[in-house]
Amino acid sequence: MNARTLCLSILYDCEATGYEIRKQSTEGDYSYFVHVSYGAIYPALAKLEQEGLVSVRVEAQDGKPSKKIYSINETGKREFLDSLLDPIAPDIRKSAFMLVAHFAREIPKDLMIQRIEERIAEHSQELETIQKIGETHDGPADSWIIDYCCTCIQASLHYLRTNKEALIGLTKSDDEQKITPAQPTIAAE
Amino acid sequence: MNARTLCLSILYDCEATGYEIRKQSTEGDYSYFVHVSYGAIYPALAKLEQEGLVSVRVEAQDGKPSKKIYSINETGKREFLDSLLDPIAPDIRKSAFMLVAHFAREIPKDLMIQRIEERIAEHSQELETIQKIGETHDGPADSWIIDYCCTCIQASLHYLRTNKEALIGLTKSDDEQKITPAQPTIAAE
DNA sequence: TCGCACATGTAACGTGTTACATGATTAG
DNA sequence: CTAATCATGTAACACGTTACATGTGCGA
Repeated sequence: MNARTLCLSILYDCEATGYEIRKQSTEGDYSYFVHVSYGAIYPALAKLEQEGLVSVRVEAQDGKPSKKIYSINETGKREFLDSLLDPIAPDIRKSAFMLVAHFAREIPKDLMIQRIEERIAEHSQELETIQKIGETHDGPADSWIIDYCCTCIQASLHYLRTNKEALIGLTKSDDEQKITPAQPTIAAE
Repeated sequence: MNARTLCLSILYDCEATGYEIRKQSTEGDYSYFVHVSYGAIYPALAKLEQEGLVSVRVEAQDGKPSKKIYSINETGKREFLDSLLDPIAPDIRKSAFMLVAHFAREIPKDLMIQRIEERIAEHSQELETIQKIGETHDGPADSWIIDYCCTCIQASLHYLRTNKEALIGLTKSDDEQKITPAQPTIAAE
């Protein structure tokens, strides 16, 4: 999904500013399937306006800078809906963690532990965020998506917790700290 | 992970040509965490040679075009290993399916069914591919990764199979085909 | 004979990130 | 006083994809 589609999809449901769209994509409802920055959103919005798919209304605020509130029009809705019917690309994943895991034999044990705990912490954090979103607003489709995401993250989390020792066991042990059973507690959960 | 790192990581374990590296990244061992095309790999390889991290040997073949076989040297190994110790970015996911699911209310029922079955088929395919890789070659780290990936994909697959009806129930029913219990079989599994 | 697998490479193009510029208010 | 939040926008840069150019041998 590109910046253009992101804008259209958020505007489909309600008016928004560029600032708000970015927030949704990075911290809000959309954050589990897209991350887009200002540098992509503002130009996309400007182009959508040029093309006549959305309209703008400027709202002055005292103290804060004035907002440009974008609304989608019928043409915009139609184009967006049409694009929803297009064939979709398979999910894209990019994981630096997997590369580190692949080279476990070359990673110092302590660093491997750190990377795993970081990943566990990230996942836990993500779970919390998503569940919080699920509590606030609840279209049935969003509930479905949230549930789906949670299921996947939980499976990942469970695997990591159950099998982390195996991966740690594959690391380079420069010292002879090898079979120490004590488990360090780096990231709280 | 970028093209440069991909090249270095594959060359770390064995010599390879650009053609082979691309294949590994798209169909082979690395395909579950990166996808890179020729247009990125050939320039990356050329640059690595310029910088003196890898060396090339040209091998003529009759019939087929001649190969440029790249090997990593000590400098290359050191740089790669160093980069493995750098902090890693969290995983990136991009999912067009999630957007479609989010807008279930605007998607015709039949199309939604198709999209879900496509996704199930994709996942099943991916599982097979990964498991085949697991059978051929088996470093312990690769086994761990493969097992991890399978666990995650299976969780996703299980959720889809169990909850697809709920999502289909949220679609736009232009016809009054609403509670028809017959499930079409589009994608074989 | 058609097209695929092998094999390398480049150029145009798309798309996005980072960092900067600007500026007031508010919470710590 | 400092940092963050609100708010918009641009330019430089990074990075990658797609499509093309080129050419042979083999299997259907």
